[in-house]
Amino acid sequence: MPEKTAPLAQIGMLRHLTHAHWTRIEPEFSTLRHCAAGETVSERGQPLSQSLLLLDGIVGRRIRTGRNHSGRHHLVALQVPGDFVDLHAYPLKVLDHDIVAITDVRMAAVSHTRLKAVLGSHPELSRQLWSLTLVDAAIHRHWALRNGTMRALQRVANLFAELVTRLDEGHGTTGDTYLLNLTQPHIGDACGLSGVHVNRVLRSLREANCCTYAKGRLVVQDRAALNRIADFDPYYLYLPET
Amino acid sequence: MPEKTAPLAQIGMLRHLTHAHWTRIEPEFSTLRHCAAGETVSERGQPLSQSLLLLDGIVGRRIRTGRNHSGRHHLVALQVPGDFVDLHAYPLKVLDHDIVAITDVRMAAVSHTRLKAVLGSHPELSRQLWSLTLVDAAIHRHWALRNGTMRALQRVANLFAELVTRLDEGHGTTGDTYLLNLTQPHIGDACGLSGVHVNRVLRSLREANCCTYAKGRLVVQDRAALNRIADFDPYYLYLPET
DNA sequence: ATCTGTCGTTAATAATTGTTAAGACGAGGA
DNA sequence: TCCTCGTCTTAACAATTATTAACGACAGAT
Repeated sequence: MPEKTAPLAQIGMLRHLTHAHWTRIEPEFSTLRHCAAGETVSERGQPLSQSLLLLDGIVGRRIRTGRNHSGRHHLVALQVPGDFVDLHAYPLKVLDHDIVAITDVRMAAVSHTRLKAVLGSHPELSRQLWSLTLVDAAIHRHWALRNGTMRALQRVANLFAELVTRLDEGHGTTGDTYLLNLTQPHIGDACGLSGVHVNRVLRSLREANCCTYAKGRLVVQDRAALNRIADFDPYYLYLPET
Repeated sequence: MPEKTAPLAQIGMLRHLTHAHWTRIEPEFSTLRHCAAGETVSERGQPLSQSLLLLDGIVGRRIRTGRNHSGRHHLVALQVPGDFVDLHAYPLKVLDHDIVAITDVRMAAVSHTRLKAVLGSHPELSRQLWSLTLVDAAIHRHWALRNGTMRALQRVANLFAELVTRLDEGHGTTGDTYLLNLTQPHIGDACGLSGVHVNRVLRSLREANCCTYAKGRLVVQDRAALNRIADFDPYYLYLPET
């Protein structure tokens, strides 16, 4: 028998769900899962029987390229608290990418069996969960856009702008310090840059008094400047109107 | 009363639907829509009350960047016959990007009202449609990967490899000539390259006897070479097992 | 305590790609 | 017919970014 978790808060993108629907699905999350930074949460091709909701920390979607996937890593998405990390495994049964913990993370799990039982009689809840994955898709499109159209400085600034916006949305506050725990090579993997060039870009952002990234921690000194350098428009995030 | 269309074939990604579910939803497509190459099918922010299924031709998802969106265009996705172009508008109500016809296209429409009625009593069909949008999301992730990790030659080759695979999947055959109707700047918009550099890349592919792109038409001379140059692994397309 | 590996930093160099400009070509209109 | 427009093509040049290398700092392992 799985242990019962404490009630979960309706944070971040979960606010796309109406409160009534949230209270309907929240009790179905019956187990907690912890992963330490660097651990693999799930692997490409592995059949999944449950989906995970991220409560705390950051996870990344990673794809390995090259012959027999032995080459470089690349980060194609980052998830923040309130995101489902695995929800697409419910309809698709299997994922085409790895999921790795960037920071230490805490997640809540719901089995696909129970999900199916609930969704079968709640089409509107189905539609709301579907929406969550569609917002992820919109974010993926933006990552393609970022890597396709922006120069290095703007790319990194834009990634930071997106992440702080999404992290703020999770907490419901606006902060100025964020623990991302990404190494400079990680940022390069996400933005399509070499680690060396990420280092140059971070120095530029620091010298522009825009933001400082050190030891996995992002400190935003001038958010307006960050958004300007990033040409950041959060429309694609489909943030719930407050 | 909308005109009734002729029965639609279950092509391309629609084969993710079981035949039983397809026959359930197929009659709901009650109107046809045609667009000429270059026309805008729907615009960012415009509320949509129906979704479109692509029957013939190619459409692109386009995002404008820069202050007040007056800058460059970028293509973040291309859809081929058998794809829904608009299905995410059903849960999301509104799109964050424009949809433009690349070639002349023919589409079938289903109203969200009827979709809601059908899906409300068919949770398994809901899940299958959800899957279709999740495959699109996987393709988006691959586009981010392509623009982030690959050099120009590989990027264009990879885009071509993806498109011919998806177009073949639509027709159920393997061909060697494909009408894409993309200009060289279009390809640049999709791959994050300048039009001039696309021209250089196309010459390389031609001189390698790999494939020839001219007048909007792609002729694949050596598919193995194309897939090799592209480092192409179609796993992410979640092709239905045949 | 020492070794080992990863990360961060910087510089020098090389490769890739963007920009600008100009001419060729073809389609379609006056 | 001639003109115009958009696309394709190429060249020359400039800007961006990757690569390699070297070194210091640090953490974990033995």
